[in-house]
Amino acid sequence: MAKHDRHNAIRELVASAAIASQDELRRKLVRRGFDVTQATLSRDIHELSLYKGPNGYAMPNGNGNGDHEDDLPSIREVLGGFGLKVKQAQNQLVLVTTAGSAQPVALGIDHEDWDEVVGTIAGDDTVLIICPDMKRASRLRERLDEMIG
Amino acid sequence: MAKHDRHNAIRELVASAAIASQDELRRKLVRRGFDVTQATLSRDIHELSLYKGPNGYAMPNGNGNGDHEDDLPSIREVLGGFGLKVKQAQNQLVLVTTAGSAQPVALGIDHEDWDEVVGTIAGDDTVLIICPDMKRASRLRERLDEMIG
DNA sequence: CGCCCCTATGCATAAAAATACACTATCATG
DNA sequence: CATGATAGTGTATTTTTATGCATAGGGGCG
Repeated sequence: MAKHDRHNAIRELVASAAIASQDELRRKLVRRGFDVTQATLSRDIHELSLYKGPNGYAMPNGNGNGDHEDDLPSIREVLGGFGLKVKQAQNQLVLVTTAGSAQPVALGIDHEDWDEVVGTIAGDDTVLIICPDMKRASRLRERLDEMIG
Repeated sequence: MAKHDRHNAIRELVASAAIASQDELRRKLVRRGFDVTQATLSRDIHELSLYKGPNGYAMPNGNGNGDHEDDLPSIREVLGGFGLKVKQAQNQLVLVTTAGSAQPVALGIDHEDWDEVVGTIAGDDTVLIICPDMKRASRLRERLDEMIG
C-alpha cells in the first residue's frame, strides 16, 4: 500500500526540514515519487497527528498521543475515596490523602476553580492548598472536611 | 494596553480547553470581555508561538524540533514560554505554568537568587514561591507578571 | 462471474488562517 | 504645537487547510 510508505516519507521530511504548508510538503513528496494532492496530505497529517507551529509541521513530540479529557469524577467522589484529613495553618491547608493520590486530588481541586483556592501543590500523599487568607482557608477546610467524612 | 491582558487570557484558555479555531477562541474571548477580530488573533497566536495540533491550539511545550536553542534560556524566556499566571496570597506567590513545566521553572527562579525569594516548591503545573513578606511578594509578583506577558 | 462493501483518493468547494493596506492613538522631539 | 515614528487594530482579500461527494480498485462471497 502506497499510503503507508507515504506516511513514512512524510514523517522523515517533517522531522528533517521546516515545512510551512501542505503544498510545500506536496512538492517535496513529488520529488520522492509520491504524486498526491493537497487533500490527501490534509488527511495524512491528521492521521499522523502532526502539529503545526511557528516552524512548520512537527512530529507529535512528547505530547500528542492520548487525548483523554473531561468526564473526571466529581471532587466529592475523589475526596471521599482518597482524602484522609485536612489541617489548617494560617492561610494554608494541608490535605493528606492515601499514598500516591495527591496528584489527582489536587487536579480535581484545581478544576473546581473555587475562589478560596489560589493554587495547589501535590506531593505523593499530601496536597498543599494555598488560600487567599485565613478566613477563606477556614471555610474551605470545613467544606473539604465534610466531603471527606 | 489590552493586548497584554488578552495574551494572558489566550494562554489560559488555550491551556485549559481544546480550542479548534481562531473563531472559537474569539467567541470565548468575547465572553471574557475582549472583543477582537480573527485577524488580531492570528497575530496574537504568532506572537505567543502557539501550536495547532489534533486537539486544537496548544502552548509551545517541550516541542523539540526548531532551531533556536542556544545556551540555557533566561528566566524571562522560560516564563514567557511556560508561565500562565501568578497569584498572591499574603507572602506567598502561586505561579501556574503549563503542565509538566513547574519543575524547570522553579529551578530557573531558584537560580536567579533574588532576595524576594526564600524558596520554591514545584508540583506538576504549579510553583509555590515563599517570600519574606507581603511587600516583597508584591514586588516579585509584578516582576513575574511582566515577564509572563 | 457479478455483486457488495470498504478504503484510498481526486476534484470542487467551504472553512479557517494569514496578510496587505489603511486608519488611529500614543509618544518623543524639534 | 506640529511632526514623524510606531504599535495596535479592523476590513478586505489571499492563501492554506479541511471536507462533501464521487470514483476507482480490491477483496470476499453467493
